[in-house]
Amino acid sequence: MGTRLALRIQERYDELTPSEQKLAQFLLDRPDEILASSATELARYSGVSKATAARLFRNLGYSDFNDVRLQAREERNRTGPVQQIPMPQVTTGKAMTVPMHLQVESANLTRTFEELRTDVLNKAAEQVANAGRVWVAGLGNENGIARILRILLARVRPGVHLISENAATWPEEFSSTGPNDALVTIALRPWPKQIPTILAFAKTTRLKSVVITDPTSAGKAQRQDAIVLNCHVSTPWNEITQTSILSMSQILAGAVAQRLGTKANVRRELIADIAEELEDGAG
Amino acid sequence: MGTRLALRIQERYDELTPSEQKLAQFLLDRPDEILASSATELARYSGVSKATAARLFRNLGYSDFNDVRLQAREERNRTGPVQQIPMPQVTTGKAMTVPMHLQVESANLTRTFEELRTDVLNKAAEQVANAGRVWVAGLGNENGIARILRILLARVRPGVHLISENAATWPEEFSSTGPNDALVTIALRPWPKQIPTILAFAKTTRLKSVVITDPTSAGKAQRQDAIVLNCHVSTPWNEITQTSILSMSQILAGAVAQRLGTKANVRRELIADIAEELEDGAG
DNA sequence: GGATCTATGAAACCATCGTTTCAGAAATTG
DNA sequence: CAATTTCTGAAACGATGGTTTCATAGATCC
Repeated sequence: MGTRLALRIQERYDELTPSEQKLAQFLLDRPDEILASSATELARYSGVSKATAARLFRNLGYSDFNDVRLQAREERNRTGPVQQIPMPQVTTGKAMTVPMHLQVESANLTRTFEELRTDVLNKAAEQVANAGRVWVAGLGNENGIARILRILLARVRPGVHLISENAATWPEEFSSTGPNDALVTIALRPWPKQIPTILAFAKTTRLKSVVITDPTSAGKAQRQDAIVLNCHVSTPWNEITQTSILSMSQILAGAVAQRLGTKANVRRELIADIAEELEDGAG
Repeated sequence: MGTRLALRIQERYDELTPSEQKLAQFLLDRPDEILASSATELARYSGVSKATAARLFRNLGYSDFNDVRLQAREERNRTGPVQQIPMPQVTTGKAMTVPMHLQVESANLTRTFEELRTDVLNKAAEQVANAGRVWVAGLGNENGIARILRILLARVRPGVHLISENAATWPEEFSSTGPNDALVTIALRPWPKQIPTILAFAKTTRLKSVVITDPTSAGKAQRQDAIVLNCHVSTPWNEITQTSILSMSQILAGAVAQRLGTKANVRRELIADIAEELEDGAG
């Protein structure tokens, strides 16, 4: 797909004067040169005068050269039609390379966020933002991410707690929850057996429930009346990647912050100050 | 691999004044912007004056801004037009959208792994694989990721320990380390004050040191004889993203596993079995 | 072949960019 | 708290870039 400048040139190419065509030709050949070079240089490269360059851009309908450059820059920044990144083949025993890793991660991120609906994210953010307290659950391998999510959320609102890994203490922890609270659960395949217990509890006590999970478990979560944030996590070697999970955690925290507006910012600055003090004290 | 400008910035980053760092930061985040924008614009984008911009380039050893731009252009021509995913503009007050989040994450991942050299990764993996014991350090906000990294590494080899956040207990912890051990540190900006202490210790006791960090701190780590795994972490709102850090942790763990070959696989299965048993017991 | 029209670059002109200077702000030191 | 140093942006200034004007060369039309 060509740039808008290229299209305009092609439309009007025969109406242009010979010198203008020389310059136009050059621009078609090296479209990226517009971003990097001045009009004077473009003119020199194609062997015409600065005046001709100025006239060309005007003739193509731009007000001036700056106009051209701005449009080119804008077009570069536009993401364009998102290119679907294919997940690499499952070639067993094949060594993992850096480019392959990148491709896998990109593919998972792209799939995850291209299918994430804004309204679902907002719904989840709203429940976390408005809850009295927020409980974060993540067992086993997901415990690390759960801790990070707790920190991310605690940065933008108070009252965020981690549910311990030890099932024995749950009754105690749950006893202080109420229907005004929210529960955010991170659970990937293989879906730990304790998760349904937690979700069932949340359902009966009318806790608002948000589950960050992978496609193979999304259905189970949905059935527990949870808001599901679905993350693609697969890799060609049979591990799973937590990258998209973390990224989802971050966008969730961001959405909560956005929803809380000033309050979140105040809290963030407060925490930054405290962190600074701790730094100074320890250093 | 980074541009020459980026390298110069990393070398001298801590010598720069705060405003200069702001601009330098911006240039590291959006290296291609140098080609497309004027120095005035670069200054405006990063919220400093034109004067500061002029000073920065001089301090970095260039004769003037034109010098910078010429070098950047030359480098672009040498490496060819890299398919760079552009980092979205800093539009203050603009709401964060899902596509934007995706773009930011993709841009960071792409930059991170396109400039990650296989030999550097392998060198790091080798040290972690061959070490007697492995110590993982991550303070403050990075503590969460450090825990995850510990788990990832512990899955493929024994003897992986987390260094506690409490500086008071370090002497005790360090006392059991030896020159055959490896230290993996995760530290992002703002570079916590305790990190240099840890790295200096590692250097004197001949610990093999691997540091996962961001471009603004890479220079500091390098100076401590550490192997540096550089991660791009910036976002248009002024937070940082940990996604690329996690992804780097995963590829490192993967590389270690690859290097250990069968041993790692055996251990992984062993752990999977144990996990299953725990599941059953608890469920 | 003269009159008219078009195309073109040189040069004048204006706008913007980049550097330097300078005075005040901020941090550091004694 | 004063002295000093460092940092910083506003403004002055010179350089470069971009546009417009204009004289001239070539093409076209009677």
